[in-house]
Amino acid sequence: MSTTGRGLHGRVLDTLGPEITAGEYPPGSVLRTDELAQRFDVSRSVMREVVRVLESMHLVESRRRVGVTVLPACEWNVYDPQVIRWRLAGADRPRQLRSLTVLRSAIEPVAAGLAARNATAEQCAELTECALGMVANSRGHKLEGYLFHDVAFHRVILTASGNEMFARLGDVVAEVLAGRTHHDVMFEDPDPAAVTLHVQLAEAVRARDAARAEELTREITEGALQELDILAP
Amino acid sequence: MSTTGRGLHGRVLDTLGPEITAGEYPPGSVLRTDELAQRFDVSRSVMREVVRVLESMHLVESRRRVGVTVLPACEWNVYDPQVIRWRLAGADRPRQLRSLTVLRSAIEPVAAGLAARNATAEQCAELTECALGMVANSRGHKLEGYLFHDVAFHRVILTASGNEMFARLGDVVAEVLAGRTHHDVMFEDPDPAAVTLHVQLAEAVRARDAARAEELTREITEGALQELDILAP
DNA sequence: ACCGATAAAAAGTCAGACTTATTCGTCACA
DNA sequence: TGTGACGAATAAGTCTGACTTTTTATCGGT
Repeated sequence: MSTTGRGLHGRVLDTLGPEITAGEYPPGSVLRTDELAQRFDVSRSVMREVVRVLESMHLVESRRRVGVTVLPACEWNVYDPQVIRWRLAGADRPRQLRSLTVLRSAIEPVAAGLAARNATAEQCAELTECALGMVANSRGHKLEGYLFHDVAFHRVILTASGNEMFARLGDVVAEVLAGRTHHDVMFEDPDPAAVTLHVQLAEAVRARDAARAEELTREITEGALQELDILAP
Repeated sequence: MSTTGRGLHGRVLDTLGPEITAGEYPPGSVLRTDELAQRFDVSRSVMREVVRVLESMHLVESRRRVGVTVLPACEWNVYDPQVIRWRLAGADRPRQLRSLTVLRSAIEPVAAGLAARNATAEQCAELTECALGMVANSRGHKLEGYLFHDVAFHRVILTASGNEMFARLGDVVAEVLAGRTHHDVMFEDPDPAAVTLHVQLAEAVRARDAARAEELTREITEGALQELDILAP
């Protein structure tokens, strides 16, 4: 699921970007555009465009007479979906997953509260549909089906909140949930308690009970955090 | 305080970027690299680099034989500091400010709770220092001094949380606070209650009282939200 | 009305020449 | 010996023009 896709530019970016986020070049390292162009066997024009994009992500800084300097991780645009994907694919995946799960635990309860106030009838319907889909796939090792509905559920919540900043975290949540299912251990069926919470949350939103929606989501994200603690204590 | 700064590339970006985020080109509009290059009187190389950066922000999409298509706002990387700055400088500043304040209300309480657990002794000291600075500037129309310490205070909280996703929101919070002081109405001195809350928060973090820190921060952000409701009901 | 060949359009890529800013080393001077 | 100014080296920045590739629209044939 690589977004960058076509073009020489994209292919170079998909190699160099992950290398940087993986920390292969320590902060302060200096790269030269010409050398990079040679290494990737592309023209300087293409290489310059790549560097410009990396610069806009604050992964590097380009200065005359000095070269392309790799910036420390604290400078990176860690909310850039591309950067998130690169880091999730790299070595510090666990730390990244942890950061994002904590972020979820802050955002989603508030988003759910807002969703309970703002969700349209259609969104409420989607929500219950997703919850039912989760129930239907909660037993018998149908993990993929479960994941699909789980992702859709949280996307609807975030969108229905009516806050664009929340809505745009849908992809991040999708990555985190997918990561849990695919990479990390999850041999057995999902926790029945979590499934129930989702069903109740759908009900709470439909009933316009903001406080309850918020509390239920807090329990869901709390579960996600505990899951991480069990995996890496 | 424009970050992009030097170079033809940066100047073009600082013109075209805000135009797009301001909605001057409706979603689906098609721009042509050559025409843009003519308009800004730069070479195609420079223009291509600008387009590439805009593309990495998901503001536009470049396709062969079609041109550079402006994407709908729901696709934009709204967490990109550059995009945030452009939007805050544009027409839908109020909506943006509202979104960001809601975001704060979700993030900061959790961050404060974590800060109470993780803050170093040094960070605790900085916190009280900032709080004292706020007190000292809370009367007599010393708004700039107050803002300075307010921004520093919230930065320390976010950093001390130990979560990089939270820490990187420091700039966003700074923009929001600065916006409130500079653009929006704030003739009088800041609310004394808010000042007190900050002092208490510094104490709570030093005392490692996570629950109290979280609750106090919730009151602070709640106040920020109410302020917005008063300004634009 | 449908389908395939063809032509046009715009981005993508490349190569090379030239410009400009920055840094570093050197040399003269205090 | 230290310091500051000057100059050379360097790597990014910019421009130009030619060529390639992909996609779309048009046109002609069935």
